[in-house]
Amino acid sequence: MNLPPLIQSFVLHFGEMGSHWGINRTVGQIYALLYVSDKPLNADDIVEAIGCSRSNTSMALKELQAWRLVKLQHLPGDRREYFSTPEDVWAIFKTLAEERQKREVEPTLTMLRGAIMETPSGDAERHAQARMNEMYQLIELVTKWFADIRDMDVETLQKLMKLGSQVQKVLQFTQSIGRLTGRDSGKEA
Amino acid sequence: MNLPPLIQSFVLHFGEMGSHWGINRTVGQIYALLYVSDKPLNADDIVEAIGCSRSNTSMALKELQAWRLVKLQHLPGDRREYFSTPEDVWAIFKTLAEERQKREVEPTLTMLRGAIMETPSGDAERHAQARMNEMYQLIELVTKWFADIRDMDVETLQKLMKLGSQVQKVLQFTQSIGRLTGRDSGKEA
DNA sequence: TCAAACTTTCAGAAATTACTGAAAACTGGA
DNA sequence: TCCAGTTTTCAGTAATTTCTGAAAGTTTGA
Repeated sequence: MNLPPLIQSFVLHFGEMGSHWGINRTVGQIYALLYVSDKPLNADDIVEAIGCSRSNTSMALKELQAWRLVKLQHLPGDRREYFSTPEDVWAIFKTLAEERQKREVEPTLTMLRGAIMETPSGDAERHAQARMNEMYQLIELVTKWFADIRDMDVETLQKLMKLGSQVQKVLQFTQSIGRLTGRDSGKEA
Repeated sequence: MNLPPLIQSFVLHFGEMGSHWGINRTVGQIYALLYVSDKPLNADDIVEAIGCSRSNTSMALKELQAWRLVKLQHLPGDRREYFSTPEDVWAIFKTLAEERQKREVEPTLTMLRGAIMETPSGDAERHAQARMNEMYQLIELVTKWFADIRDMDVETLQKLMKLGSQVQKVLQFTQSIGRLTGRDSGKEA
């Protein structure tokens, strides 16, 4: 690896983090490198910077593309492929959330639905189904909500987050207004 | 493995999911088993149900305890240790969020702070620092917000989530009220 | 203090995952 | 069409992680 220490520690950290996240080290490192780079990089730039093999780089880039985390572009008069990350950190965050939703949450919900549908034979299975249903409800609520806020514009989202738990007060306030004017402030009860 | 199909598919699914999450298969399986079980289980019950070795079970339970995801208890007149998961799925969710925060987010923030403090030598490093700073700001905002909502009571949290993106309207509404009465509705601009 | 009932540790085996180099497969001009 | 430049595939190897059995450790009650 041949990088300024500042960038190297960032790249190495993301490599390590990858392991804790089921992402292989090289993929993490390459993503980190592209994230901080001030220009798009080609595969050989990456090999040079990270110190891994050309084929490993190719695999890792394919993985990152499958996650929609890197953009592929061509530079005029250069046949090589150049890679970069989106500028907007919020967009990156949203992409990550969407992909994890698709790859991990959806299959889990499908499995849970299947299990909840089965006819239980005995108390143990009845209890298990009830537990699975609790989990199902929680995941569905949280992911619907995530999808909702994911589609907000960044401005509103930041405003909401900065408001933090004070949003409670706003809600209570609005609900009393709702009661006064006879309108319901939420989708459901 | 010796379990009703209903429960077995749940247990196996969590084993697989574990891999995508940097958690080993046995740990995932044992957690799933305890989650759906209608009574606390001891290590031998788990060995019997999952079909792994006694020592592996011991390791996995230690890991789950470190994550505060299982409770250890003793049954009267029985020297063995019995394990169970908390009843409340929201509590589980919160624990998970807290532990990931502590293990993954905190170290990342520390690394970023360190890198941002360094004196850059050249444009590339200056750019890298700017990018790291963007990431730092995002992570800090999101995690502060998470900490905030984590501490809400479940009732309020569910209300908020069901409201979804409609919270925007509430915010806009409240902000115009704020303007009219000359008060600011948020912590910051 | 001993023994029985459990739990934990740990070194090595097994399984899985990551990585490499060489070869194959593209791709866009000449 | 061919060729030079480039990317991808893949079989084998290396590294890492997981799992096991045996042994050591712990705890409780007699």
